[in-house]
Amino acid sequence: MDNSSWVDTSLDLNINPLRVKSDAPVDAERFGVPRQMKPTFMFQTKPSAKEETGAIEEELNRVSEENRKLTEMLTVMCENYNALRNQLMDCMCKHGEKELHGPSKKRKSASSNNNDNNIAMNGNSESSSTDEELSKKPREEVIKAKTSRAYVRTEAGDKSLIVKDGYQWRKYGQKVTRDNPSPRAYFKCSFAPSCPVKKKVQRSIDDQTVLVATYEGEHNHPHPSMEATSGSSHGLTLGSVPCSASLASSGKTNITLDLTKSKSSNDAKSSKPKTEAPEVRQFLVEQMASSLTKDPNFTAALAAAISGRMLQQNHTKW
DNA sequence: CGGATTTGACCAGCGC
DNA sequence: GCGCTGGTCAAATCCG
Repeated sequence: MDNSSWVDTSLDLNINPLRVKSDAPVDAERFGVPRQMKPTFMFQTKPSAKEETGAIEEELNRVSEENRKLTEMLTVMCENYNALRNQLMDCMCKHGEKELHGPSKKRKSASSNNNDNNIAMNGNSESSSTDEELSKKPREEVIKAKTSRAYVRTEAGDKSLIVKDGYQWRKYGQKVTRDNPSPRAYFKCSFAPSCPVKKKVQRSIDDQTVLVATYEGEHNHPHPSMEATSGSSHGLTLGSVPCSASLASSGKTNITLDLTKSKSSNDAKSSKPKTEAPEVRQFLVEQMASSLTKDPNFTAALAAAISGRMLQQNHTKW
């Protein structure tokens, strides 16, 4: 991930794009519009300097307040996400240990139990592994090797079947399956020789930009980057809270959220768990970004912000 | 040169 | 029993 492409998450959502007139002077500089452009607009209507200053201050306060609220909302969202994730991990730990052992005889178990420990990070109902699989298989076969599934959105042009989750994988096979024209790649965890975890990665049949990664088994070693980075402060420390979210939407525009710039006085910050591997963070961040894009409220707010911004910029040119 | 990836061959489960 | 299919193996190839 390229830090240089990150933007302030305080999106400056201008929910009311019609207010461009008064917003423009305030936001122009913040959005990188050269200073010298401002006077041509600012003094167009020739209001008194006092009035104008007051209006600007008022507007600034309003925008700041909006930013603050949005930041709080995001924080709450992240906390909720964390809580759910921790619960999921607990459940997986409790149930997984018993189920893992014993050689998983292929085909009897693999496809039937994808659902029980599903990690559907997209927040979307696409988490359901194909329903026909479930209906075919008897219920008693559901419990076998621990499996989970993750969905990762990639750029449209990206044809690789690489899901970065922080672990080290060795590809040992690739196959084109019947129900999906895109090939399925098979990976084994290569970080520890004895690690039994396998991973299958295949593009979603519905959305070719989405990679479906199916994990089987449990790692019998600590997270590689967890070891490497434990106690260190390199990179971003956001724990499992995504302080930055990178979203490659439709392969063209990168919409990036950077929560690291949220208010330092934020109480939630101190309670956040620390130090998770950057790769894992990125993985989680991608999941969150994916979720956000599917949230109509978020997209509506984003659209409003963008249109507001465009109107502002148009206005500054006049 | 060693490790990772590719890819065709092979194996085993399942349905008919 | 046979064919189809998913999963794995291993030789060949690639790459740093």
